[in-house]
Amino acid sequence: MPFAESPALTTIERTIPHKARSAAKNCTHCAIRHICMPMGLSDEDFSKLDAMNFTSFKIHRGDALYRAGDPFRSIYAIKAGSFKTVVVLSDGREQIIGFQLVGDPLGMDGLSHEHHIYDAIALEDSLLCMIPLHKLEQLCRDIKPMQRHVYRWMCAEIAREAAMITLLGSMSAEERVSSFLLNISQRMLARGRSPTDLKLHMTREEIGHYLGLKLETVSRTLSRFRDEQRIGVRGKTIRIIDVERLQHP
Amino acid sequence: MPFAESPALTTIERTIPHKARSAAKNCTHCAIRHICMPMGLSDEDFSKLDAMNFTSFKIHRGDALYRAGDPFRSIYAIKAGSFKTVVVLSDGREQIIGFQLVGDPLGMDGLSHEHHIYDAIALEDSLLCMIPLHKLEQLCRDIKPMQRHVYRWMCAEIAREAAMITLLGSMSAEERVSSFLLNISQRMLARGRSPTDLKLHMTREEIGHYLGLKLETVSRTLSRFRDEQRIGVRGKTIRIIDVERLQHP
DNA sequence: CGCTTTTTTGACCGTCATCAACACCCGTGG
DNA sequence: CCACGGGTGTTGATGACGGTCAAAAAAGCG
Repeated sequence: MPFAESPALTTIERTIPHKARSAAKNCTHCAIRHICMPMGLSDEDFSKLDAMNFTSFKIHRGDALYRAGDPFRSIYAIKAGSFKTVVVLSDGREQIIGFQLVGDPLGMDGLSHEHHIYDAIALEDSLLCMIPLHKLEQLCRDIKPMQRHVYRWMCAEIAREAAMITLLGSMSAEERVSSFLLNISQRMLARGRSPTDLKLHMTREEIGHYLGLKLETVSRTLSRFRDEQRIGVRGKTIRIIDVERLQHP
Repeated sequence: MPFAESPALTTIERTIPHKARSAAKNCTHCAIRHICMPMGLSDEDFSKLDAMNFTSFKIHRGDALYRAGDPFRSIYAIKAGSFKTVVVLSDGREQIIGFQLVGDPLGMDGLSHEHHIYDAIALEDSLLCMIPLHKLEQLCRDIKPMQRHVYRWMCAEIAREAAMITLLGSMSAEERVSSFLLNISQRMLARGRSPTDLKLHMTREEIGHYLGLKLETVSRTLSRFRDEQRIGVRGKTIRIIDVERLQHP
């Protein structure tokens, strides 16, 4: 009963029916261990990880894993699927802060604040591994590289957001869209998937909310890239044809 | 000799003449201790801090404290003055990621990477307190709240950058400039300075590079605010007259 | 004081937003 | 199975906001 000691429930705790939760296969054999855990762990370290017996669970397309203001209690690793993290302004405008893919950590906004600062919404039916705060802290004490790994996660997030600020502050619509495609492509490559045949699980509007553009501008830019033979477009499926001319206008 | 053990020098190590360095007054009596250190430290904790004997030094307007790519070796607290952190793109465009004021920490980009990811440039003659990595790690071990305080710094940076993404991705020029002024105002208030009479040490061009606008747009927007009696403008000195109508267009 | 840098202001232009119409895709239910 | 409907995507026409180019005024700085 992982939630027995805590009174308030996060969004996901209210949402996920108990039977959807299940003990994870151990970390040793997890497909995403090389992404979510530090490099070069010893067998002993892995047995400590396995002993943690992390819970995993499904979540449906469109559902919120947590929302801004929810109490922070856990971080998550995406075992399958993808997410968006979003800030919704008081007047309804929404800004997407990031898209998270398989293997990415989720929920670190709110580490050391008591509350999350974004909404995290599933872009497709997804599978999550839950790492409650107290287990994470235990790991940081027991496994030396783990502490540093958490720093790395946070630092990487700072660097990623800085890159996003640079994109939003100084790039044209065309540069934004090509950066976006190349970024997804690279991340797919890092996951052993095709870097040229992309299935985008977000709508044009969501891409726009991410890139600081309107959906029509996103659509038009993609069409222009298609006309120029830089990419192929069929709905949410995009094929990258000419990486060179995507990188250098 | 704080740098004796390390071969490569950072920008500041090459730049600052040795005589400009001096042992700091102890932390117990430091004017910015309530900003840069955790709340509620015991007398014992403070004596540990004092024993660290941090070095402090001056830096001149326009000089780089460090540049992107420099090896990370230390974080800094601003004892007097102000800084900008900047990303310079390959084609020369520059994006300012943040402005740091008195009491703000500096240099955490690069914590856990080996290298800094921004340039940090002094906006005016400034005074810094240097906290080398090994002393910081020592403090995190010895003083319990310190570890959590470092997390807080990093988390705060993630949240600040997310707010910046929201500003750049979804706000008009007018909203960006008023957000900027109100932000500086609040931070001055938190430092016990006047929240209405602001001395901006950055140029209009730098404000533009921060807000994703051209300098002419910044200037025009300030002039419009002046014409509408929301602020007073005399060069880099700005007086906030009508906070209400800056917050709500 | 004189020179450079910064700031302001004007006129004009381009990119992207807005509004609108239509095509498309996909799941749903008849 | 196909028809239907709503969400999604494409494309066009038009315009506003902010960028660009230019020149003069103001403020720093040696």
